[in-house]
Amino acid sequence: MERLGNLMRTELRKSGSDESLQPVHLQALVYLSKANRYSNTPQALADYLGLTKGTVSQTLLLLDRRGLIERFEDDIDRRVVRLRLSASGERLLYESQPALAWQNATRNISPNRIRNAVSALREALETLQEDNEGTMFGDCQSCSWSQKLSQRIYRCGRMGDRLSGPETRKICRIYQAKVEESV
Amino acid sequence: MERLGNLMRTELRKSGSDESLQPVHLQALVYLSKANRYSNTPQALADYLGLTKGTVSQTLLLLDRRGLIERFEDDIDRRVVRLRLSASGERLLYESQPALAWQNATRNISPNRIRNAVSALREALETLQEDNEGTMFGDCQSCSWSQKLSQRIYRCGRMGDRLSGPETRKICRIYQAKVEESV
DNA sequence: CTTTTTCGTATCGATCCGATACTAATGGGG
DNA sequence: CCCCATTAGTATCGGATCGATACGAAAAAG
Repeated sequence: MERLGNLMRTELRKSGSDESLQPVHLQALVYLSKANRYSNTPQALADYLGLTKGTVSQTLLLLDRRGLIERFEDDIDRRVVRLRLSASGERLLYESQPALAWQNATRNISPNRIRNAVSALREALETLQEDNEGTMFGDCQSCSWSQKLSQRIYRCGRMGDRLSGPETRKICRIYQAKVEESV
Repeated sequence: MERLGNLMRTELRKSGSDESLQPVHLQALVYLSKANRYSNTPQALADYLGLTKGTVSQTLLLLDRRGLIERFEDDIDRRVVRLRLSASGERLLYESQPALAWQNATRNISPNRIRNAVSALREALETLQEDNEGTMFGDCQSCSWSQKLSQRIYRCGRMGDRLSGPETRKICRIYQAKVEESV
């Protein structure tokens, strides 16, 4: 596992160096490309990366100067800043394709084994997040707040919003694992 | 997977901050604690971490000043420097126990599922290392150079040395995956 | 005995990162 | 309504990582 972590970071460093970006910048872009409406803020990104908000603020400043992200105020709470990838940010991510290396790496493994491994890792991730008593991250699929309204429409019981199908597959910071009782 | 990588790094950062060490320092210590006789050099560590040798050289300088590692010349090739953990380095590693978090995270998963997941990940890791055309790392167990001489004694066909049982489970930089033909 | 290659170190500049202090907005008491 | 606490984000400073480059020394090649 440690070796995998190193390789992932090496990979990030390499693909980032083409654009003279640091690993953390690419990580931020990847996160923003997958964060849902509750999770596209500087604070959420800081929790996700395990960095302080001050540090992340500078990272975002740089990404903004580069034109890779856009920032705009929230309508309701005017303290929070909403983030999203700009067109060029999406293009950059698409061209560097961090996920591609993984697809290649697993090309010789049967889909069934991959599914099993992924589910085991997901469990480990859940336990690890609990132990770290930090913010939990996950998607609606295994979140106890998620409610299915119809074939395609879901609802977050915590926030009260209706969510489209694609949005239920994004990363959320108010994720709460099923199974366990919700506090 | 990306989330796991982040959490690992966050974990490293946290346990390192107690001793005011950076994540990369702990990674270096962990590596050195598991590197075999062919792999305990600055260059090997640089390949492992995906950093340049100059960068690693400074990291080692710091660890040396802290008394966490020991450096000494190689007897045969007097250019290379051999590295090993000092007593206090081992103690530090033992106390921070980076592996402990993983053991806890997998406590609720059946050993069988873990075995399957590990083997799938190992395959992915192998393919990933091949794609990256960098140095391969692995242990004798699945290395094509390894020869079993007796119940407990192994031999590296590449270097011609006899290796003890424990040493065959360490990380080696001249690893060559089985299955595929050796070039 | 040259020339080249390889292992490691030294120095410099860019930049990440945490700590601290700060502003602004929200929310909760009384 | 006012004061205080909390939260989101920014600004600034110093320490330290990291890559690039240059360098020295030993080994290998020719």
